[in-house]
Amino acid sequence: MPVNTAAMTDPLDTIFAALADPTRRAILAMLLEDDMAVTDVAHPFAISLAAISKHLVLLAGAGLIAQEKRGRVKWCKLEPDAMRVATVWMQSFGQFEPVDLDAFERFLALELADPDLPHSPV
Amino acid sequence: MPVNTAAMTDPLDTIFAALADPTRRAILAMLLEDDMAVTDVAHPFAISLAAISKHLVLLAGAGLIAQEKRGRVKWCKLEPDAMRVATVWMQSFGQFEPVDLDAFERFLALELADPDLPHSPV
DNA sequence: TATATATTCAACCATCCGGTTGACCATCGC
DNA sequence: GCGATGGTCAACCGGATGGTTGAATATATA
Repeated sequence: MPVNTAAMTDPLDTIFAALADPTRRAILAMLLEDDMAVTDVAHPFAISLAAISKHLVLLAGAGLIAQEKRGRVKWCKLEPDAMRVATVWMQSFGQFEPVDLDAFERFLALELADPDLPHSPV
Repeated sequence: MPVNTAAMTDPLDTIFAALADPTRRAILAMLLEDDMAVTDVAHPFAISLAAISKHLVLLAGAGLIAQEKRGRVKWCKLEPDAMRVATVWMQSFGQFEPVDLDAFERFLALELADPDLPHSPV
C-alpha cells in the first residue's frame, strides 16, 4: 500500500491541478492533433508567450506532456500516461456499488509496473 | 437556471480543481463507501471542521457530491455524474485505451482465489 | 427551559496561481 | 559577427485557495 507521507505529493494532485485550467486543456487538445513548438502553441491565445511557457512547464511537471529541445525550438508532445492514471482513478467512482479500494490500488500498481505500457519516469 | 453567460466557467474547471486536492479526493473515497454527515467526514482528518465544511461546499459546487440537511445533520452523498463528465472529456482524447475494468475484475477474481499470492503481469 | 451537538459564518493569514513586463540566454540565417 | 527568432527568468500584481479561530445559528435532548 503506497502510504502517502506528508513529504510527497500525490501525482494526482498535479495532474488534476494541471487539468483544472481551460488554457491548459486547450493546449492539450491542440497537441492531440500534432506536436508543436512553444511559439506555435502560444499563437491562438491572447496571453503572453511567457504565460504559455509557464503553462507548458506545469503540464510537463504533471507528466501530461513531454518537451524536447531541438536547436532553439522546444517541441511539445502529448504524454497520455498521466491522463490515463487520472482516468483510472476516476473510473472507480463510475459505479454505485462499493469498490475494494485496496485491491484497486494493488491493481493500479500492477498496471503501472507493466513494462508493455509506455511509461516515462517523472 | 444555469444561465450561460460568457463569464461562466467551464464545469470542467471546477470539477478538476475540486479533484486536485488530496483531502477532497479522500473525502470522495470515503463517500464511495457510504453517505456521511459532515462531522463524520471530518473525523479522520487532522484539520478543523470548518475547513472540511468548506471542502464539502466546494465539492458540492463542482457537482461531485450532494448535500441534504435532515434535522441538524447535513448528509453528504457521492454524485458520480460530474466525475463522468470529466472522464468523458479525457477519453475524447482517445490516445489511450479506456480503463480496462474487465482486467480489474479478473484481478479481483484472482485475488479472491489466491489472496496471498503475488500476481504476475498478464 | 437550559444545554449540548451539528454546522456554518466572518475575519484573518500565508501561500499559490495566472497573468504581466522587461531583461536575458541561445541559436539560426546572413 | 550581427541581428532576428525562440524561449525562459525574475520581479511584481491581484485574486483565489486552504487553513485557522471565535462567534453565530439551528436543532436535539435532558
